[in-house]
Amino acid sequence: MAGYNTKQRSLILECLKENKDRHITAEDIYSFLSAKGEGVGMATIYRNLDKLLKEGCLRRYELSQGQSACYQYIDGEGDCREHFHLKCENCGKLIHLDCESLTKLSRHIEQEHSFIVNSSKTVLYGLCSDCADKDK
Amino acid sequence: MAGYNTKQRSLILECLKENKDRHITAEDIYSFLSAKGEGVGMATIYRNLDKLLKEGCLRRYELSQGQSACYQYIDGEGDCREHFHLKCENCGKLIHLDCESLTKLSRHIEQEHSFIVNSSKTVLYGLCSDCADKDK
DNA sequence: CTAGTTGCAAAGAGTTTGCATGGCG
DNA sequence: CGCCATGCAAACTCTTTGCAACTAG
Repeated sequence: MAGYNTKQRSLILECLKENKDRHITAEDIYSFLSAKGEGVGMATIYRNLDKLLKEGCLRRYELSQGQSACYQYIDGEGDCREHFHLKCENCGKLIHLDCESLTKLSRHIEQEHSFIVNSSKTVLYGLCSDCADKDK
Repeated sequence: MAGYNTKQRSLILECLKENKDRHITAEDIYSFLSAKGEGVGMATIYRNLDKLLKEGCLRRYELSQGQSACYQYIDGEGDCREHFHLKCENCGKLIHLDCESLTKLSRHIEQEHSFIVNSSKTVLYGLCSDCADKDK
């Protein structure tokens, strides 16, 4: 449970913090660090992401299968803790939805259906307004 | 666009129909047919599932990454069309949730956030009551 | 010093694809 | 007969693991 403070860990964490408003993949981190001239192995990135996940510093979004999982740094105050995400099936856009109706829904499901919704893993799929407009 | 009526396609479709109340994976279909003594190749199963998906006869649930996708036959009347699914992250149980609060939520998101939720692709993740009880 | 970390390459799981063979219509 | 479908194996993608070398504390 120790946990050393290695250069690689710092680099990865830094990269995550710089992108805390976005969702980035392990690959993104790899490219980002490579571009900086800091070669960090993929395995190391995955291992650190796992560790950070367990420490609760990150949230992980598993989007469609066959696609890389996305990670996002969790800011102290739990920025995105409570909200859900909408993902457009057409353009792939990811929308953060902070709305009390979702909080209400969670509470409802928990109370009436005895199921505790994990909002950080849940993604609502559908069509965003841009794509809906284009379609018609 | 033709589409021949092969033995394999029938077998796969039959298997899906027999399990229309469950969510089954490509692997499940493979085992199921093998058990029947009908050897159908994995590739064929995937190809047929893709085709059926495009034809709109199936719904596909992409659960966690690293895990097989689940498929479910869509009954004419759209049995599961309107409802959402809850998936327990612990035991993997899939719960069908037919509740008007979800329909309301969809409407809310569509009207207030201009996003059309696709309830057939969306899965709410969390902890089912059984697992929540065991944890504590 | 020594347990935790790294990096590489190899292993894995699930799914897709290339290609020759086989079967529907 | 022609085109679509099948099967096998190989390819692919993302992620995990084994192992020897390395490093933080």
